[in-house]
Amino acid sequence: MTEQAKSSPPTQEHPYPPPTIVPYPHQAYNGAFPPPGGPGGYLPPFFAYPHPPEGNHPEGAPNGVPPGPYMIGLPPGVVYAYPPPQTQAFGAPPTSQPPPALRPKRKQVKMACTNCASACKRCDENRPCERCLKYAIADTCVDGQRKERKRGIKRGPYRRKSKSEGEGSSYSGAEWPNGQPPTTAAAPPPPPVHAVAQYPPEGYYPIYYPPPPGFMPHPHDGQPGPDGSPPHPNAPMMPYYIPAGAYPPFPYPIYPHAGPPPPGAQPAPVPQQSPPQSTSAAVQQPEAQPQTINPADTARKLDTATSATNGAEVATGGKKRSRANKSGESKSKRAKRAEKEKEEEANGTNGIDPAVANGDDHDSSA
DNA sequence: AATATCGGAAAATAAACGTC
DNA sequence: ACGTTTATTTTCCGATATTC
Repeated sequence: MTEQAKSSPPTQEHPYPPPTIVPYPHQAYNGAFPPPGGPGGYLPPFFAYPHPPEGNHPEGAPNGVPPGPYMIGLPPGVVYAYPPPQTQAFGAPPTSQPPPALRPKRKQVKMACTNCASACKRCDENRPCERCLKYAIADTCVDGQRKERKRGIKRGPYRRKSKSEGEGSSYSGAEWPNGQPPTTAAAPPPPPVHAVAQYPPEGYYPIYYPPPPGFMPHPHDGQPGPDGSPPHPNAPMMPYYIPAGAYPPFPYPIYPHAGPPPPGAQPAPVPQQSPPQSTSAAVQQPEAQPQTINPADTARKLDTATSATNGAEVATGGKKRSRANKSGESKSKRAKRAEKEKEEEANGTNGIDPAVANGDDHDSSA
C-alpha cells in the first residue's frame, strides 16, 4: 500500500478525491454572490458550527433523522475542507467504503546529525549518516545535542483514560486550555468537521455558506428540499470563492463584496498591504546574514533525490505552507541564534538566566 | 526544471502525576 | 516503584520560493 502511495503523483496530491460539485438542487440558485439574502442580508458567521438545531447530536439524532452537516469557513491559507474522517461523518450512515488503511507510522531516528537537522532532512543512525556521505560532508556529520527539558512545570490533574474511551476520542491537553476539559465531565468529543473537499482555483479561497434561514434542510441531509426537490445525498455545500487579497487579514464576517465565483478562475492578484501573507521575496531581505558556508548547504543539492527515495510513506494531506511569516525570525535564524546562545552559555558569556531565556523562546518572531 | 528553504505535523522524549 | 499522561522538543515531509 505504501507502494501505492509512492506511485501516485507526489505533488498537489490530496488524500481525498474531490467531490462532484452539485449546486443546490432546490431553489434555482445561480451561483450569484453573495448568496440568497443579498448584501446586508444573510451573513453567516465564519467558523465551524453545527447545523442547528437538530444537528446537535453527535451520535445521530434520536429519531433517526440524521443531523445536519457541519460547515466550515476557511480562513485564507489555513485550512482545507475535508470530507468526514474515516469513521463516520457525524451521524452519517455508515459508509460502505472501508476506512482508508492506516498509514504506517513515520519512523524517526533518535538523533539526527547536525547537517540533516539543519536541512530538515532525513537522517539515519550511522555516523556519518547516509546523507552526509552522499554529500561528501561526512566530516561534519555529528550528533546534535538534545536540549534539556524544562523542569518544574506544574500541571493540572491528569485525566485517566477509561477503557471504553477510544483513542480517537481522547483529547490532548493541547486542545484544552489549561488542560481542562470543557465544562461537563461527559463532554462530547469535538464534532468532526464535516466539510466538503474542495479545490479552490489558485488564488481563491472557498467559503462555505450555511443555508440562510428557511433554507433547510441542506441537500447534504439527504432530504428533499423545501420546494420538493429531490434529496441529494452527496451534494456539497455551495462554495463561494474569495480572491486572495480581497480579504483583510482575517476578520469576521466575510465581506459581501468579495468577488463572484470565478469560472475557471485565474489566480488573483494580491494587492493590499496585508502583512501576514506578504510574499516572501520582499520580506526576506538578506539583512546581512553572516555568510558562513554551511556544509549542509552543499548537501542540499541532492535533497530532492533523497527525499524521493526516502520519504513518501506519510502523506500529510493538504498541507499548505505560506511563507508569509518569514518576515520574522526564520527557523534557521532561530536555530542559529539558539546555537549561538548555547555556545555563549557554555562559555558563560551570555548572562541570561536560562530559566528566563527559555520562558518564551516561543519564537514570536520578535 | 532543479534546487533551496522552511512551516508545521508527527514522532519522540521525559517530567509530572497517579496508583498501588 | 512503576505506569500513565501530557508538555516539550526533535525529526523530517512536502509545499513553496528561488535559482539556474
